[in-house]
Amino acid sequence: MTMLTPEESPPAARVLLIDDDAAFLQAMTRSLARHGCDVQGVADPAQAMAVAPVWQPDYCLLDLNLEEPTSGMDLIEPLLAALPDLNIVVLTGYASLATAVAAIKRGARDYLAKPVDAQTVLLRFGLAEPASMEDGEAVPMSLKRLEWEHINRVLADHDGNVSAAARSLGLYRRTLQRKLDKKPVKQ
Amino acid sequence: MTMLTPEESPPAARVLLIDDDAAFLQAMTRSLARHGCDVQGVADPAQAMAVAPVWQPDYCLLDLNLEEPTSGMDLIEPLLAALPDLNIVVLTGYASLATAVAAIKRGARDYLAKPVDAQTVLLRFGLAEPASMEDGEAVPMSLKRLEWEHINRVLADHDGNVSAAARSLGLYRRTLQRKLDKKPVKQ
DNA sequence: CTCCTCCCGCGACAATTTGTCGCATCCCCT
DNA sequence: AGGGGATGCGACAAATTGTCGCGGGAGGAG
Repeated sequence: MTMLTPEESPPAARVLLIDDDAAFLQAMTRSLARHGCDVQGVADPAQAMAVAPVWQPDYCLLDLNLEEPTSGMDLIEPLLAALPDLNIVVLTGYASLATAVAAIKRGARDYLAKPVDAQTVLLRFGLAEPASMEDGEAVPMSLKRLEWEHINRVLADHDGNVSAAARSLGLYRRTLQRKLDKKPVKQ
Repeated sequence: MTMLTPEESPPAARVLLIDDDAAFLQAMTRSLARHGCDVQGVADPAQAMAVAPVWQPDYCLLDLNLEEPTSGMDLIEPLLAALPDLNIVVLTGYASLATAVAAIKRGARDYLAKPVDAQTVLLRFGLAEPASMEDGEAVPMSLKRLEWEHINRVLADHDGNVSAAARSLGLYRRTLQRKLDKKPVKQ
C-alpha cells in the first residue's frame, strides 16, 4: 500500500543507473521512477563519473560488464571516492562467486545477478520492505523464464553466435538450438 | 609443485580450521601442515571461540554449514572481534551468491566453494603464488549453476519449505526434490 | 578457384530428466 | 481424534538432453 501521493514528503531517493544495455536501462529507469525514485541513467563510465559528483545520487545500480574500456568493477572505487556514502549495488549477467567477492571487497553494498526486477533492486537498496507486496509481481521467476532470460543475455553477448553461446553456457549447440526455436518469446 | 624451501624458518603461519566434517578436517589439516602451516582443526563454534583467543591464529578456514546451533556465518564477527587481523576464508559446499556477499560483508576475506584443495586455500590466504594464470572469470554462469542459485534463493525465501518453493518455482515438488538430492554442485 | 575452418540447421537415438499420481508417514493445530 | 499440509519415495510415460554426423554457407589464406 504505497499510496504515497506524487508529492514526496521526504526528498526522493536519487538513483544513478549505469548500464550499457539501453533496453534494460530504460525499463529499469521507468520502474524505479514509478516507485518514487529520482532516477538518472547513463551508459558508460565517463558519463557516470561526470554525473555522480554533480548530481550526488544516494544509490547506484552498477552493471559490471559495460562496454570494453573499463569494467564496472573499476568504477566502484572512483565512485566511492567521489561520494563516500553512495550505496552501490552491483548487477551483472555474468554472476560468479569470484566477481561477487571482488565487488563487495571494493565497497559495493550488494551484488545481484540479472535478470532482476525493480522490486528486488529497491529491496537491496533498502528502500522497500520485503513484507508488503502490493504490485502483483512479487513472485520469483519461474525456472523456465529465468533460463530464457539468461540464455538471451548470453546469446546477445556473443552477438547471436549460437555455437559460442552454447559453449559458454555449458550445453550442446544442438540443445541450445532446440531451446531457442521452441521459444517464440512469450511470457 | 610447490617448492617450499627450508627458508620458511620464519614463524609458520597459524591456521585455524573450523569444519564439522571430520574427514575433510583431517585431510585439510594434513595437507596444510605438509605445506608448512601450523594447523589446528576444530569441529564446532564453541571450540573455535575457545581456541582462537588463546592460540591466536593468523588465518582461518571457516565452513559455513556447521551443525545446527549456529551457522559459520555467525562466527565471522565474533572471531574478528577477538582477532581483528584474522584472515578468514569462508568455505561451503552450498555456495551461492547470496551467502558469498553476506560472508564478505561480515568481514571474511574470501569465499570458496567445496571441493577445494590445499593449494587453492593457500592461494587465497596469500601464502602461495598463483600457480598459473589468474582467472578473470568472465565466463557466464552455466545454466546449471544459474538454476542452482535461483533454487537456493527461493528455497531460502520459503524457509526450506520444499513444497512451497516448488510451487513458486513453477515445477513439481517431486522434481524439486530430485534436483535437490543430486546437488553437490560442480563447475 | 580451392582448401580449411567455423557456424548453422537438422535428423536420429539413446540416456536422462520431468511431469504426474499415489501412498505412507509425520507434524501441528484445534 | 481428525483435517491440512509437508515430506520421502516408487513407478511410468512424456519431454528434454546428450551425442553424432551430414550437408551447406561464409570468409580468409594460399
